[in-house]
Amino acid sequence: MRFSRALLPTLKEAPTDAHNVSTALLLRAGYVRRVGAGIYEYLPLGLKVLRRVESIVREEMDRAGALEILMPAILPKELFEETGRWERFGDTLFRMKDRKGGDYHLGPTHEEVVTDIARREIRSYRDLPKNLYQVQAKYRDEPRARGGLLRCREFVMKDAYSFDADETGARESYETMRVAYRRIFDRMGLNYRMVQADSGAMGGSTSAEFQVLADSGEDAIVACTSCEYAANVEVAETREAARAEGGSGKREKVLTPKVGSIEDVAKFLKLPKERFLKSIVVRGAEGPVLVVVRGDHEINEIAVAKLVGTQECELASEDEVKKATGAAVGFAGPVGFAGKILVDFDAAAVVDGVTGANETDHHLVGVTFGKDFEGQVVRVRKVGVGDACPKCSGTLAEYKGIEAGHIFILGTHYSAKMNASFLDRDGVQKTLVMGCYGIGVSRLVAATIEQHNDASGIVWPFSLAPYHVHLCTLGVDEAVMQAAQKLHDDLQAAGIEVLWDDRDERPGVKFKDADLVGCPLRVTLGGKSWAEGVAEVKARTEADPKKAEKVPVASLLDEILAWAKKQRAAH
RNA sequence: CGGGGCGUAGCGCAGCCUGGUAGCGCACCUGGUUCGGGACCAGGGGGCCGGAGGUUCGAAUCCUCUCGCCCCGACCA
Repeated sequence: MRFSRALLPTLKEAPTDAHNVSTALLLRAGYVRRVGAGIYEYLPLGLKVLRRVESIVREEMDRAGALEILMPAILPKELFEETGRWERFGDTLFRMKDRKGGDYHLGPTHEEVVTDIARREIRSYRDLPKNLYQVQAKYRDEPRARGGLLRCREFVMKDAYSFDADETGARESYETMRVAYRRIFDRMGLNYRMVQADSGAMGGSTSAEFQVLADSGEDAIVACTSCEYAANVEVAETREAARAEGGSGKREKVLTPKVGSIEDVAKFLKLPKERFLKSIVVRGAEGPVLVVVRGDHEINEIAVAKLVGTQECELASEDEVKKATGAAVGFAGPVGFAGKILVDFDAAAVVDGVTGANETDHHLVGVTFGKDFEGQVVRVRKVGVGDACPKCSGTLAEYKGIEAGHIFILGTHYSAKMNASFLDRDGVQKTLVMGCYGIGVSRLVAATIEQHNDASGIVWPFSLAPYHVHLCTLGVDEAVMQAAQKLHDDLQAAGIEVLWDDRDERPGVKFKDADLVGCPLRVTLGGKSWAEGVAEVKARTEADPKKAEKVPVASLLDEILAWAKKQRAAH
């Protein structure tokens, strides 16, 4: 492609509303343009990258035996009504009416639609298993679409749905997808982690997120530095601590006037925070629950919500605390607490701890689990950097991630509600067991840039680059132009895509644009080196502008082909 | 939805407080000089100042309403 004929409007300055690296670079380098909040146009280069992601995804889904279909984006409300999501999705659903007043919406995800296909078309165990997928625009009226392409109201997603005869089959389908996803993310050259995740309110049992590591990510994850273990902090585990034994000291009540917070009490009593039993009253489905963690730990709200049977973890109000403990906020403790008590493993390991006395301005010292109080010992604290890996002897580190894929087993959550069943070998009617597997295709375009960029622009991995080679000709010398044309044609014929900057621009302009656009290899033809019979070749990953390699024009084609072959092999 | 901010040329901004014929830089067009990391000179085109209503002789500027966008928070199968 000749630059002079392309639609490649690069900008020196990015629009001010681009607040993350990927959006700013996509706008500056002429890949996308914003149309509305969370709504973008893909210009030619943007579309090319999107297609690269799509085709890797398609190849691996097909390889894994999945079947591509295309479902409608406009859906009548009846399907979502069957599962209650017409209501449950609330304002996130883009709703509309047709001319007759009928209710419709744009599809935010397609479990109902695909389950509808399955219940009509799958009747026998002989039809199983099946995995159906599509690559399609999804619509969600996010309360706040932020982060440019990372979080859009219209976005491209690959969603796949597996149907199996039983749980064992579903597990196999899930495994197949796990392997396919690994291949997909590996091929895209991304630094990512497959992490254990909260399977959400939609009734999943097993699930894993594919998190692209980037400091700008919204998700916090922990990963072991020496083994494969990785988890979203929402569900992260750490090794269980040994239970406390005995406790030497006697339990004693001490006066701690007006010092409710751990920080203050620790200072007041001159004891380390690790000796404290932080006690927090939360609203449970069946009344107040006391959550006890070690003084230097934070409670994990998602874990707590699950354990106390509520949607969200809600702290008790001052009045509720008073009622439950008989003391002001800051003086709650497990000793003598009447309701349910959840004790974190590490809190249960504290010997002779300090905790609220359930009496305003008083704390208890010498408190030990088992001796002074009981409770359900579980993991209810946030796990973070430096904690012990639950799977090996290593320690955990923290990362920020961008969720780019999520796979999980759904079970019969949708199929049961929608009556999607089949006849098994014995003629017995059974409910289909489902799994679902998403990849944020358009999000991946942005996520890749979040991870692969430098001060000058985008640094595409070979497999996702819009063009493999960015050919810059300097000057308008006829011999140079002819050599460039030939190189362009030969490379294209060999399957290497070339963006040829044939504009009558100064070298600086061309180099700046080449860096911004981010193609993996830059080849410079013409100018000073032309007289020496050489071209200059520089990988985009090489930051030093002086470090271009001189290659004789005669062997240029072979050199580039060899480079491309090596790149292909790596992805 | 709560709090804050911004809408002026394709992009980045000034002008608004204190009303009086709309400006700068980049980009774009013409000509010339340049030519290895976003050149220079000269000339030029491009705006219903987000929209509606009001005040006024006169509104980008003041008032009211409205729409859009951004940030923080809530939210995110």
